[in-house]
Amino acid sequence: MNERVPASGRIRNIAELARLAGVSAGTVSRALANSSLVNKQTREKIQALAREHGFRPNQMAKRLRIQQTKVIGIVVPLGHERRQHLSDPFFMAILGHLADALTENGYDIMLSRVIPDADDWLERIVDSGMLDGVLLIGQSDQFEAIERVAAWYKPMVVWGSLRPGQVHCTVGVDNRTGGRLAGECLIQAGRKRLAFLGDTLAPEMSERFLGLRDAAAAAGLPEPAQLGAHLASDVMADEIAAHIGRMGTEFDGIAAASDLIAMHTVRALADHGLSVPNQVSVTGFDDLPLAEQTIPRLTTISQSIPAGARAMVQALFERIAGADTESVQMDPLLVRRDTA
Amino acid sequence: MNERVPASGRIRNIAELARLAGVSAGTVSRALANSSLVNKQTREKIQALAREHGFRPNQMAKRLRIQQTKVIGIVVPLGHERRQHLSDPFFMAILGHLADALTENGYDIMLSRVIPDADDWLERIVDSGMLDGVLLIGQSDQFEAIERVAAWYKPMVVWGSLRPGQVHCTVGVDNRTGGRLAGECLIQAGRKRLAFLGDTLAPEMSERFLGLRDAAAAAGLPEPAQLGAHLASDVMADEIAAHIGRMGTEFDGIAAASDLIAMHTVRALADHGLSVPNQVSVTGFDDLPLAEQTIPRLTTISQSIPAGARAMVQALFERIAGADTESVQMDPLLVRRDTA
DNA sequence: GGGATTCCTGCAATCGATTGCTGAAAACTC
DNA sequence: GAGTTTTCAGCAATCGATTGCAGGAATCCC
Repeated sequence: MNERVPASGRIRNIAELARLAGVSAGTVSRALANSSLVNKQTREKIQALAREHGFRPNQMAKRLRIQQTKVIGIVVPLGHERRQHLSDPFFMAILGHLADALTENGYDIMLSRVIPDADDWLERIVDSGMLDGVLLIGQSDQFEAIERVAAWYKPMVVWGSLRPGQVHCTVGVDNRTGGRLAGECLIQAGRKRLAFLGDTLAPEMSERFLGLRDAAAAAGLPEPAQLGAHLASDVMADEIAAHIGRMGTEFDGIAAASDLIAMHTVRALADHGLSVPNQVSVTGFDDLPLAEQTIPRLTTISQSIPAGARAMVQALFERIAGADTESVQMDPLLVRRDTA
Repeated sequence: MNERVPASGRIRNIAELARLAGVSAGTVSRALANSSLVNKQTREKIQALAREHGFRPNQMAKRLRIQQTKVIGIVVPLGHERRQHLSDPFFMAILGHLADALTENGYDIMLSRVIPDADDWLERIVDSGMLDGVLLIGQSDQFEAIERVAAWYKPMVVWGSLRPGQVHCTVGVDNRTGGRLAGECLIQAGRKRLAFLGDTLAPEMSERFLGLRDAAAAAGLPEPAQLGAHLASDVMADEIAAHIGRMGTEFDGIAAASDLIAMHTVRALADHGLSVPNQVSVTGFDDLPLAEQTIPRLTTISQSIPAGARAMVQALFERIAGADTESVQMDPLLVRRDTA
């Protein structure tokens, strides 16, 4: 716009820009915030100068002063599952929706994958002063730690199961009902020898198993077996293959703890010459996008991940604003496809 | 430990703890950093006091002072693909490995999903003062913007294609060779009417198509068709189904731009009564974990995501330390499974 | 023209830590 | 016991912004 080049290097802070503009730092700060407290002409001059030099105020300093970070932490506790990592498809699916909702509201996202070795892992995150709020994906086996922190730290919402009397705010599906739906579906398909495939250390998972047991009991069937399978995908495939190899045709109805486990199960069964759903029925849990894309397509319990993510973010915002929110328990839905 | 309860509420900062301990703020800071500059007894007393009150120093203030954030930004530019979101499985797969490598080195991760509406989107991220470095996943159609920033901002590494003479440091696979491998595989399977399925706006993708063309030309086949398909999973399925419906048996060899597209393609073909690989051969690209779990399992081009993630993180650390790093181009590998 | 408003701008405190410098007290040397 | 060295705590500056308050200049009103 004008030809005198100030020749200086990059502008590092508001004070340098102020010197260049011949005003005080305070005025620059206000000008960049487009405050009507500063004269329109000076304001525009300063803004132009900032643009010209590619200057942007330091967010760290701003946030320290403002006492608001506009950052939400998304945390996956991996207490019972040290080898799982962020590539878990359920986590990824919900993360996508959370990210959409948060970025639309001007928040940034800080990601932590935590292996709770120290017992104050959650305190450490929450107390770091870097976060306006925390979203926890899954309770893992850290129920106590979560309760402890929730007692004094409000802006936190957890994806997981609702237990009577708990302090922390959860959003999730009624896992027990979900497990029951899966069981009923298997039973309707004429299956009588049921098994649950997946670890039950996390409350969500154990409730799914309980639901399956409810269904079996209601139908007068023997108690379903519970077969452990880690969620870490690198060992999971082998574990499942081993289970299937060992059990042969001992079970004819398998309720998997997740879609991923179900996918591996179907594949392992196929490798053993067992056809799904002709000889064995399988149900998943989650209804991930990929459940519809496998061949055969998975029959599964839908968690409505987009709705869940929206509910989490909304509850979190209300809590940041100081409100107290109730937990949300959504209804699971049986999606009948090809595997049961 | 002792029964006099100081009764005060939460300790908010180092100064309050200092008053409580009867020392100065500087001493507290040093004590909590376990500096040998403070007497062992005072040090331990202060640490005990901090533990007792659950005090943890504010990271924002620390980072402002230290001028180091220990935060790496992971950014997905979605220039050509407004509806894609973070749940893209390739992104998720690499994110998992990046997160592992970064957290092991004491870095936190800030996630941004950016739709480049303003043309200074990358400047804004890089200049925010919140990040020690940036990892970009995919070049999208933002090659120019990336080059512009790379000219002055060193600590940035990009997943994508290497173009001759480019400034920014990329890590990626040789996409053209990858495309050629896919083509050769289809041709070896006796396919003669080839098509590429996927958008070619991003350089990675267009090079894959060029590789396929190379293979066709070398075999004396006509130029393969290029069929657009968005990467956003919600519209992708429909688009692919429409393509398959329209083209019928016009093509017998399909090189998909990604595993996800390949999965949808196989399913759409099955819906139209076309058997893979008997009537049509299909190849994927990426070799995601799920490529091995589908039925039939995907024949695909492996990108070695874990190795790629490690290379990105290593290059980034070197750049943060001030070194200049070369781009890394890994060799793609054909993984023959069941679809071609 | 005098008094009351309005409009801007600058000063300086503040957010919460870290760290170089200074110097008092303790420990050591001879 | 005087002089030297070591140990350790405090002071105050600093990182880079934001913002309440004060007050000078300009405008308005009668």
